[in-house]
Amino acid sequence: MFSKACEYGIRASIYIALKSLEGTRVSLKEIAEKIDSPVAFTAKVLQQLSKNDIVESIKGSSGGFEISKNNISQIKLSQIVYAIDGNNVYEGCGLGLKRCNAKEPCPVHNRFVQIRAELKNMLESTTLYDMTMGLEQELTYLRR
Amino acid sequence: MFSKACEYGIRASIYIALKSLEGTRVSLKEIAEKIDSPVAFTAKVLQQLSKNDIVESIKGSSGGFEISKNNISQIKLSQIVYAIDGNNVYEGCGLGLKRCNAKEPCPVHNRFVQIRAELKNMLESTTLYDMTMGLEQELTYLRR
DNA sequence: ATAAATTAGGACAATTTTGTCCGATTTAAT
DNA sequence: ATTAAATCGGACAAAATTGTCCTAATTTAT
Ligand code: FES
Ligand code: FES
Repeated sequence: MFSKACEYGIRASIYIALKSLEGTRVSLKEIAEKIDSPVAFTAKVLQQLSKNDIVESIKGSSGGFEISKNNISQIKLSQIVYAIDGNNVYEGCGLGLKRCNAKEPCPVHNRFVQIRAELKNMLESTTLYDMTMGLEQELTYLRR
Repeated sequence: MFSKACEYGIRASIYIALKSLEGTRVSLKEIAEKIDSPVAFTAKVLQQLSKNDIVESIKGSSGGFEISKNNISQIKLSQIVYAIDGNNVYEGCGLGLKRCNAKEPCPVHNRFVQIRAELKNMLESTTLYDMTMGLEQELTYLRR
C-alpha cells in the first residue's frame, strides 16, 4: 500500500505529535527507537517531511523535531502520504496502465475507483491529532 | 497497491480468458504484445499462474496459454492476486507493523481494516469473466 | 572560545523488484 | 528423423527501494 519510507514517516509524525502535545521536543534517536525504525533512514524521511512543512526541525543542541499544536489538528494523513509517496495512490491505475483514466478504463476501473475514493476519503478525514488518540492509554501502538 | 508482476498477471489472465472464450489459445508473445508488458518477465508471471492453476500452459508447437470456460467464470481476482503477491493485501498493517493485529492495533487500524474489507470483498466478488466483459466493445482496455 | 548535542546532506551499500538472455525441453508438422 | 514453434527454468543484469556512514553545519551550555 504505502512505501516503507511512508510508513516510517506516518509513525514518526504521530510520535512527534504525541510528544508535542505533551510540550516536549524529540530527537531523531528517540523517534527511531519509539517507532522501531532504522535511524539514518528515518532521518531522510524526516527531512522530507520538514521540507513539506509537516514537521518542524530544530538544529543544534537541544534541537529535535516538533509539530505545533495547531498543525497537529490541521494536518491530514493524506498530506503525509502525499509528501512522501506522491499521488500514485490517487492517480495510479489498479492494473498498472499509465494513468487511471475514466475515458479509457481498464477492466477493474469502476470497481477500483470506488475503493480508492473511500481510501482517499479516509486519508483526508484523518488528522494527526486523531491518530495520537489512544496511544497514551495503550489502546494503539507505534511498535510491537 | 499490487506489484508489477501482479498487474501483468491480472492483465495477462484477462487477455487469455478473452481469447479462450473465443476458442483460441494464445502464445506468450501475443499476450505480451496485447497487454504491453515485457515478454520474458511476463513468462515468469505466467509460470507462476500456471503452477497455481489459474491458467493452463501447453508446451510445444501450437502450444500456448488458455483457461477453461468453466474456470473463467469461477476464478476470482483475489486468487490471481494471492498467487502472485501472497496475502500481504489481507494481513499487512497499514503502518508497517509486523502484522495487522486487532489486539494491538496501530493508530490507523480501525480505519484501515474497513477499506481493506471492501477491497477484499471486491477482489473476491470479481471473476475473470466479469473482467473480460467490455473488452470486445472497447469499453475497457488492457493497454494504452 | 570550546565542547557537546543535534539535524542536514552527500556518498555509498544492501536488498528487493523488475527485467533480460539463453539453453533445455516438449510438441506438432513435414 | 528433422525441423520449427512454443514453454520452462536457471543465471544474470538493471533499476528502484531501503538502509548505512561520515562529514558539515547549527545551536546551546560551559
Ligand atoms: S483505468 Fe485502471 S483503475 Fe482506472
Ligand atoms: S494493526 Fe495496523 S492496520 Fe491493523
